[in-house]
Amino acid sequence: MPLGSLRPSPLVEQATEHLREQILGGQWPVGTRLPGETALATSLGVGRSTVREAVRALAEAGLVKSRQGAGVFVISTEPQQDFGARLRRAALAEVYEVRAMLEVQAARLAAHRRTDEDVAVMVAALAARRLASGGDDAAFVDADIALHAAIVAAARNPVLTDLFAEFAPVLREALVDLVDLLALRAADPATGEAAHASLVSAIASGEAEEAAGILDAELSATLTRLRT
Amino acid sequence: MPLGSLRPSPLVEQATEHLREQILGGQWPVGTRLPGETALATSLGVGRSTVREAVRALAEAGLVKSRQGAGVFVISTEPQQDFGARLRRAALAEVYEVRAMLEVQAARLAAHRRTDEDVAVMVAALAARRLASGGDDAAFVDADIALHAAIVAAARNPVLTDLFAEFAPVLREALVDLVDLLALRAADPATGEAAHASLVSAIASGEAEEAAGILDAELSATLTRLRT
DNA sequence: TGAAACAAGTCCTCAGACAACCTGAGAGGT
DNA sequence: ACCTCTCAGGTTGTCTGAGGACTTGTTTCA
Repeated sequence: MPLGSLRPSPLVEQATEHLREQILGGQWPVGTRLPGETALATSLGVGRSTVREAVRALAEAGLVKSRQGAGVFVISTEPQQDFGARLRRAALAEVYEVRAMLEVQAARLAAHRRTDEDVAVMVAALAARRLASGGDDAAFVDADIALHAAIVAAARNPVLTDLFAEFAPVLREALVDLVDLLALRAADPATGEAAHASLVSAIASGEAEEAAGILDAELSATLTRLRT
Repeated sequence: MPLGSLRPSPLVEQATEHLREQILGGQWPVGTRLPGETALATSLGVGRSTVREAVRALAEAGLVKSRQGAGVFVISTEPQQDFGARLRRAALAEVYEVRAMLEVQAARLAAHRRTDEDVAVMVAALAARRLASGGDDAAFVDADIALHAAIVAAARNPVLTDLFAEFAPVLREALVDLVDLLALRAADPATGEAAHASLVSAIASGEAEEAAGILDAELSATLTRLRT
């Protein structure tokens, strides 16, 4: 698993998260008036417009409400936005990292729990992926994600399956744009297929660590490419 | 199309709703690049910072995503369904299993990425947990979850932190009822504390595998109790 | 043909200015 | 003593101009 700090993010997002933590953490109870924009700006070391955008994001999230002339007030200390929405605006590398940790463990479980039907679905998805490798990017990405979804489903945990379903659309959209850049196909089409094939067969034959290892290597490689 | 010359509501909100209607109405399909800030500003008859705040609100809502240098893109044209609600309906053992796989990996990452501040927070949470072990069940569960949340936060991946936050309330509610049944305290109060303490110290000193192992053992034990 | 350099367009951030508005304190009248 | 009015200070709302950082497509050159 490649490491390294994960975030040279825009200042507005840093400011937003900083303020969000203060509110969610309970440092500023409901009804509290936040420090003024200028005060926050100097305190955070950013400009006033940056603070304004951060406050605007928190207002949209339903955490604060600003009243002209009066100030900005905390109106809720609990997150209420959908997780999927937050996923969509997160950095791809962060999403991918979590996806990888989920899926590697899922493969390990799948090796123990997969039914014959699961195996059949995976094999079919594998064939579809091979077929789609000649098609356009979108079709290939769809087929790839379908295979991975089948693997996750074989872990036989509905929560896990649901969770992966939250990730899928975000991954799909991002990967369609990146499939060439990441050399998921062009570089060495055979390895990708070979890796996926041996992954499926490892799961089918119950070799948990083998499956986890293959998938970890595959996903980690893409993740490092994603970070460059 | 200049916005109202009168000002019934702040201009930013008017602009936000105007753009939101365009997106939800389907005029701008997923993938569309919005006009530039200056173009939108003149088209809406407002200033650039007003447009920026409106876009920031839509980004927080998960409808658009801005990429520096490239533009602002539509990433969703529909409001999302709630993953948290599905979590609440799922079986506890399934939720707990996914939680375990996430957190074990999180501990591994945390050992590499934790800052000094993270360590301080974890140590404080550890002390709070020890203190709460004498209190009532709810307080103890809260303290325990707070410690685990601190560990996840130390992995420095916002997606992961958000995801754990989705799990936290579900876990809390269930564990409060089960804390005695599961013998999380009564059976052997010392081991739980010792395990958590050594977990934190392993993360603090960067021993990733050690940390992952401790946490895996701890969570797996509870999970097996949960299944009986 | 392929890679490197360039240029235009875009978002990101800051600083300053002014307007619109709210709040609390004080003056003045009842 | 109480109420009302006025006003000063502080706050958010908005606009503008400037420069930096990044992406993308084109052009140039080997």
